[in-house]
Amino acid sequence: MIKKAKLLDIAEALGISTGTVHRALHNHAGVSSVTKARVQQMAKTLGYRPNLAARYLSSKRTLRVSVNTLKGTTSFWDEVRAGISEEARALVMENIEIEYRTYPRLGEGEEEAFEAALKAGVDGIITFPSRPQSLQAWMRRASRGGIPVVCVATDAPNTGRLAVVSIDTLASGSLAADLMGHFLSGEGTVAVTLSSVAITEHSEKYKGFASTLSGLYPKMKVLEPLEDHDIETVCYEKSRELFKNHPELAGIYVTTEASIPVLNAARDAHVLDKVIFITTDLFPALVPEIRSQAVAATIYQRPRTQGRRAFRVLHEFLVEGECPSFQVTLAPHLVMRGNLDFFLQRQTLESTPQRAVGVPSDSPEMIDYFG
Amino acid sequence: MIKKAKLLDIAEALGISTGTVHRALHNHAGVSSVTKARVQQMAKTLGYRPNLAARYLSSKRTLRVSVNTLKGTTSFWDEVRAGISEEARALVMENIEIEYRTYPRLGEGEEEAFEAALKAGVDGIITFPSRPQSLQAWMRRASRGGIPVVCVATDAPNTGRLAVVSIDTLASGSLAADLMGHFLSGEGTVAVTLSSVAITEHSEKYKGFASTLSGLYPKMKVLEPLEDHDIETVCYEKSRELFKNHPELAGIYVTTEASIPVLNAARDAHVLDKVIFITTDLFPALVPEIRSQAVAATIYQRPRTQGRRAFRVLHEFLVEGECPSFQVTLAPHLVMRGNLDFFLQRQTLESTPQRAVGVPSDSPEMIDYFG
DNA sequence: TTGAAAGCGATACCAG
DNA sequence: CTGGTATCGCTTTCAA
Repeated sequence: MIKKAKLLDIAEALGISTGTVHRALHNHAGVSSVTKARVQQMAKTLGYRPNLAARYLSSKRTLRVSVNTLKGTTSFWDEVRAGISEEARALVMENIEIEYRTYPRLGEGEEEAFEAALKAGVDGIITFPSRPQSLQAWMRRASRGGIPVVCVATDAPNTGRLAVVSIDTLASGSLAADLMGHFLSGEGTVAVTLSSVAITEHSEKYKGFASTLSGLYPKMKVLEPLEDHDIETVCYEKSRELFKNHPELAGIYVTTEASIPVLNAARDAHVLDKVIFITTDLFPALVPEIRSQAVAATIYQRPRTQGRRAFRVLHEFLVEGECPSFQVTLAPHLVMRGNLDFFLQRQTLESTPQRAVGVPSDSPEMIDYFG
Repeated sequence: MIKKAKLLDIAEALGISTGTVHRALHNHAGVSSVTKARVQQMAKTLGYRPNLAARYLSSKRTLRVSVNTLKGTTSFWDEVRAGISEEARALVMENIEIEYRTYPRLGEGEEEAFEAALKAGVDGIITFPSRPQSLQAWMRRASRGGIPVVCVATDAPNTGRLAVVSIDTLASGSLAADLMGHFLSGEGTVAVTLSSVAITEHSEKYKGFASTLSGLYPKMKVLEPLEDHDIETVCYEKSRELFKNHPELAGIYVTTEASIPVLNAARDAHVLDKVIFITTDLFPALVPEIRSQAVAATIYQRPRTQGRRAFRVLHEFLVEGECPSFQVTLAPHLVMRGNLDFFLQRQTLESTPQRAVGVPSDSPEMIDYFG
């Protein structure tokens, strides 16, 4: 291994001082464009990589990141935030401040939150772009200003965002389809519910589901997706209608968190035990439905891990100036009655993280179920 | 936030020098037991936490860790090692050297490898204890000597090991059982194969499977586990016997990587399409079996993630003197025909990790499927 | 626009 | 046994 170049090396090579080199490399004001160019060139040829420890040690600056997410309607966003602060806490370098900005519902107040973060002069933003379109202008502005933005759960295309952390939606849909096919022995009509086909995340799940089903189980039939537009009553009513119009329905895949209204509709229509349910996410109200076999399986989207990874990517960029990956796509977990308890147990334990000092005894205690 | 105490603070509080404080805190020779006690007491009351950046900057020591695993019989251990070096590379602090020691088969040469690592004076060990019993003496010796040991994939109880990283075996078995129950509509006789009931990992999978099956699907019946003792021919022969003696067999859960011999036996016995297969792990030979529906589902044990987490735990302990968790238990991933391609695609991509500098364009490229 | 120098907190060595 | 001090590589301020 070649000894790595430091600021002094490039300063001496150029016959200048380390102060100038530093300013040149950081595009600070007060450096002639010629020396700046010479420095940057020399840094490249010497393969200069900053020593993060030294930087941290001498720097008094503290990084500020804004986390813009949905107010905890369900536990999903609470888990995402928990993952973020968990990862931040675990960080060796503790010069990081996290500001949480939340908005009450999809598309409501997220522009304001983003603007506020920008105005506050944060160094980076983690956001859930519930309405990518409306956020686009703000995100472009951030990226033009050199503020990295990481999207969680959903992507916001053409926004110059640094990275996106999400579940593989196509795979989620495909897994749901394959399971459904198996559960129904390859026959029957199935439905899919989603918020809106306009949302990439949802339409991809539908696409994955439909294409896998038609590919692997040609005898099965998928209905047109049911759009609930994130409104519970709409979801319930449309579901009732679905069950009335399609008495032959054998299965349904709910791609969003909105599975309870569908389940209630099925119950009220007395078709609950005739229809195989595959749902999404895991939250308290869903637990009894899984226990009672009303829901055969749910696709868990690992919100805590999404939060952890989002923070890691952003932090790595802020500290090293490198982006480990533009897209972190996680495989979803499958939760059924059989392994449900293991996930719940984990969720409980997770609220009281345990750390130990020194070489511990033989008593395992922490289960990283959601990892 | 209270300003954190540093060496100088505790030195001044005691009217001594930082050098003495340093030696006292590190149990270095040449400190009177009284001052050592005073220092340690004061450190505690001041809540002293060492500044890792400063330590790294001033220390010329490089950490050496030995990774003792099975030579790549299948891709499993290659993936584990890949995860380890991946995580090591990503580390900000780069004063780490990894030495890989491998052994050809289970229980063969692992004591020697462990002894060699100890003799070489490494600072920590990550190991797969294929024969926990035989390794026990060595591991205790390591822990007595203050050398932290992290187990991957399998635990080695009562060895003073620092931590264990593994898949939740009970949950794996339970998930397999619930799937099996669904696939078979709650009826039929099923079998389980494993290496040996003496191996905790395997017997737990069996236990999870059996208890979940009897709990959720009382009409189903589980046969006594079939032990193959890690010998392919034994596995094949016993499987043939099984199929002959139990023509009513409807499903089989293979808890180990040894699914190919079982599949071949089923094929040769002409029962392949009458038996639902749920297997473990994912490797090239299994791919066509999943594609052809011979295998309904496989439980993927995320070797890469296991490697990553094992390294993280060990590193954190070496650097911070803290163990983040004694037990990292991961939820397995379920792979079926529907989502198989997504996992394979990931495996390909993973061999050529991509990093980018600066704010990248809108072209997602990396899929962290195995995360 | 540039240079010089004072830290940051821990380690390691040399004197006493 | 203990104190003093140079050192690690970078940031930041003060002079020039």
